[in-house]
Amino acid sequence: MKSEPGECSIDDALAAPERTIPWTGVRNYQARNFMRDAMRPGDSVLFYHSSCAQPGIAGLAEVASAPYPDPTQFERASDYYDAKARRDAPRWYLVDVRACRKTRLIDIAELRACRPLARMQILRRGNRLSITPVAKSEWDYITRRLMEHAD
DNA sequence: GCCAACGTTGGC
DNA sequence: GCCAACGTTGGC
Repeated sequence: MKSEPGECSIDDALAAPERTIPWTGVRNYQARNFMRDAMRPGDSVLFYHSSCAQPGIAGLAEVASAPYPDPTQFERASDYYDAKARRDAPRWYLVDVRACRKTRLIDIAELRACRPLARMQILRRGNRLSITPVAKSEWDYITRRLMEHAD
């Protein structure tokens, strides 16, 4: 899951109550569908810093709630307000995410240099989706790498 | 349903 | 700031 550290970094997430933050603001249907239809409490998450000086994996987290309507879609003052969303027909759903720990930063260049991650969705040319599935083999490789090259 | 125009993302 | 890539919008 991508987050702009200027908005919410892994440190911000760790400092939040219960180390948990609602993943507000997703306004892309594919990304929404992952949260609404595919993610379940307890699922593991790679916390990725994007649109910043050093993009890359910055921490580990987990899904901490079932999906529910993103409250910001109804807030007129919010950047994420959606005039077409209705209380009885929400358009946007989110999950809560609990930060587990900060890791050393595995930057995008390092990720790209890892053969076993060659097919990782986040590394695909032109990828813009803020939420993408991670294969078990990719998760295992990354967490093993974090143990072997300690932070 | 097509598709051009436009807006956004995000690495560099 | 640039620009490729992609999603969305809206006229037809």
